[in-house]
Amino acid sequence: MCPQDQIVENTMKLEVQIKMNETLYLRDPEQSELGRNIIKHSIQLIHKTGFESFTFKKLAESIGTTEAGIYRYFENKHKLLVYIISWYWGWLEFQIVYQTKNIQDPIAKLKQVITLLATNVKDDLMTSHVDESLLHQILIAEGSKAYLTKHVTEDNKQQYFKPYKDLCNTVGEIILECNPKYPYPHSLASTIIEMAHLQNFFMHNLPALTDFDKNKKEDQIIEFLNHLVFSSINN
Amino acid sequence: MCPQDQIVENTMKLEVQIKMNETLYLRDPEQSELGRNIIKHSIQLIHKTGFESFTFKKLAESIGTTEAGIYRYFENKHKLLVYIISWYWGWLEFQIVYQTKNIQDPIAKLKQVITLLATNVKDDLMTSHVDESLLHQILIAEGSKAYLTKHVTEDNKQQYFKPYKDLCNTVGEIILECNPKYPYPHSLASTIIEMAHLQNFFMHNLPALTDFDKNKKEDQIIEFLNHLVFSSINN
DNA sequence: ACAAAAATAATAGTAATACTATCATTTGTA
DNA sequence: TACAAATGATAGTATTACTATTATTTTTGT
Repeated sequence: MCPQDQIVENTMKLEVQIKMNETLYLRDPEQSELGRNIIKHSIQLIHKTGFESFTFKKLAESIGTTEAGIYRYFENKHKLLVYIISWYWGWLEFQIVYQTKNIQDPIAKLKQVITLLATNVKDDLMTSHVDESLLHQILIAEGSKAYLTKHVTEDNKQQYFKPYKDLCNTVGEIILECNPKYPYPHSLASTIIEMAHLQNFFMHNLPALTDFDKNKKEDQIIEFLNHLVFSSINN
Repeated sequence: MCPQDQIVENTMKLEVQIKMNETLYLRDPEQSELGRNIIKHSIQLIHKTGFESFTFKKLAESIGTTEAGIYRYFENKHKLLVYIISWYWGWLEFQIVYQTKNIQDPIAKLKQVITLLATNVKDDLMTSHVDESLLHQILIAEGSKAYLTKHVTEDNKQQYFKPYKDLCNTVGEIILECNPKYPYPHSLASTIIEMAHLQNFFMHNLPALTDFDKNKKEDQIIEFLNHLVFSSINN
């Protein structure tokens, strides 16, 4: 065992592992250097060029491997997108559970969730090959492309969207803690999650669709979502 | 002048004309039979196959013309998508203005707007080459792909999203009529518009993200949006 | 320490996509 | 009727989205 392996093994122990759906990949990208490079560089490349112009050939070039090499890990670029997006939802669910577990008041808890959903995160050093800040921006611009397809039903049967649904459930349960009689916990949860991203996209790219000033960052989005959510929960 | 031309001319006089951004096309599709066929068949084909697998070659085949023929009207399939989506927003704005102009009470007006946004419309016979019902379903599944691109800023400078922004403004103004002090009229308007579509998509394809039963159609979505909107406006 | 197995690299090839170009023919219009 | 404009037919290119083959390197089990 060479010194480098030692380092890798030591860091591994500290790293957060997000359990991924095994049908999303052909070979587990977490288990090899090349696999982790595929994840790392695909996040950078999708962020830089957008999902439409992202190709396995460009990805292979940026890693220094070949197109065929990528295909051994992922069947196609859509599954790779779903993979990194699922990873994000899993990671975010962990963040939410972790960062709200000591909050007793469900209202304070829900406020914290909204803040976590709408805030552009810092890169989490616990996950060395994933830049969560870039990933958050990918979610804003490309997130809905994971499910807005003609094969959403088959993908759903394969459980590709389980991390998203789990998150939606978690948020829905906190909503019910605030008001057990609120009739639309899941729809309100998916509304918060989607709008945290979409209002951010609009603020930066189509500001006429919002009332926010992009210089003030995400604070106004959080205020808007808080107003929206607590008005309807308490009604 | 042959009898067919006569019919076309007569119907034209009754038809609603939506003014379109001229930089979206190379040749105005409203002005020729081939152009109108491009619009008609692209709506059918995008609805049937989804935007990702939609190609100009397939479109040409379904019309009975050639790929090069389509390219004389539209530079690429993205501009064609933006065209039909803009057309829809323009048409919907017309519907909203028309169907609320006799309503005095702003609350009743806003309720009517929400219903129009969330209800799957019937094919409007005033626009012979456009099936609004299919178009509504395209908006649900593909609408956000019009702006979720790396070139959204340039597209916005070309005013491609003006019909959407105009609609958002119209809805925002009705919101302010209900409560002139409501601080987020545009964000709430874009939230209603987007969620009217997204909750519909979720209800049919990812029901765990909603609290709705697809057998009950759009009624529950309308109730949810009404509850959401009027809770926050009256708070 | 070594053989077997697994992973990767290098290369080639195919069908489809997203265009562009050319030229002949048809159709609308002054 | 002549001219321009629109359409049809055909061809061609670069890129994309894969699949296949074989050689080489790395990992691993004993």
